[in-house]
Amino acid sequence: MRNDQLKAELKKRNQRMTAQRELILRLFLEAGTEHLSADEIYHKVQGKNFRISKATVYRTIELLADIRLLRKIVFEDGVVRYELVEKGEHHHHHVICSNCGAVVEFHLDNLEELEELVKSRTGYTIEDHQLKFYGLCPKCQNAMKDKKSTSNEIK
Amino acid sequence: MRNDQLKAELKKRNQRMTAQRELILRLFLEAGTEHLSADEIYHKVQGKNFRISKATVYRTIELLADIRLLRKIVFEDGVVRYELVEKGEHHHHHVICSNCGAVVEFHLDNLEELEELVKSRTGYTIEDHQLKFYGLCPKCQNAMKDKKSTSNEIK
DNA sequence: GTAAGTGCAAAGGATTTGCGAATCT
DNA sequence: AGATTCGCAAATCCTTTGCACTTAC
Repeated sequence: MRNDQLKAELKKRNQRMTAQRELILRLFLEAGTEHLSADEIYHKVQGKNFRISKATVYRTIELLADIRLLRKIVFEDGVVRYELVEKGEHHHHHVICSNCGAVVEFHLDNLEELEELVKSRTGYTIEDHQLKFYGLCPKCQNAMKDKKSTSNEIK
Repeated sequence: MRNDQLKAELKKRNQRMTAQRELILRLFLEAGTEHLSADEIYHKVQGKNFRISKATVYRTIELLADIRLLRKIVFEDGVVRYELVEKGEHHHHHVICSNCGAVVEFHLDNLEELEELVKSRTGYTIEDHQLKFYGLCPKCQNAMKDKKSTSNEIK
């Protein structure tokens, strides 16, 4: 299905379906909810006894993002990542641990109405929004607690 | 005031107040609502007949962010920027033009209650959140319209 | 057959790091 | 004086680009 969408869009642009493009799209489909960086894709490919150059990885994810099969996401750690765009799905947002970077998703619908408000207040046409929460995941909360009780070290 | 906060925190850490640190903090105070990258800070300094190396700019903004005088912000263009943290101020969010990158701020308070919800659903302790809207600014909307009416070119 | 896509290696750009010189206390 | 900070240049890391070779259509 996603594959057909890709093929159709490529045809429209006079571009070609290649094994590399198919594989990278598949990796995102398999990754499900994961957010992958170019480097992670590159390494996942190595495991599939198939070689794709880094340049192609970069070119391909850019293509997939252009077609809107992928969405670019940058957390405050500055690493560029991509995730599958779930068509017609409820918007999901990210909860990120500021200590270890663990990411959890959070579903929330009623932000769409906010887009209207933003539109009327700013004059921008709003196409998308991203909401991110930063804090400590349960694991890191415990780790901090332990540290505090066993020593007086700061930092 | 912000200056004193910086001095106090530095003392606590056995670190020193220097002209470089003072100037960079001042630039952020003067910039007001602007979001500045390391490079922008670096160039602003040149205009002040004072020389600060890029390394120091990077080290200083990291320090200021550590102390929580600055907040790191990364828009989807991947450029790392920083903004002043306004203590106790209403949360503001960003509306970003996906064509030209123009950023407008948008004030909104009632998202704090959401943090509670996230906390109970995920187990994370939430310290901060960031909401970003992506769309076309009025200028780019017009530019697109003009383009369409004068030619049939796509893209 | 021919335009589009790929791999490779080089180029770019942003950020970090090592180190001797300068500066604050 | 002694520790911290700075500037500089080199090193890293991530991403993009030029070009000859390969492949999809």
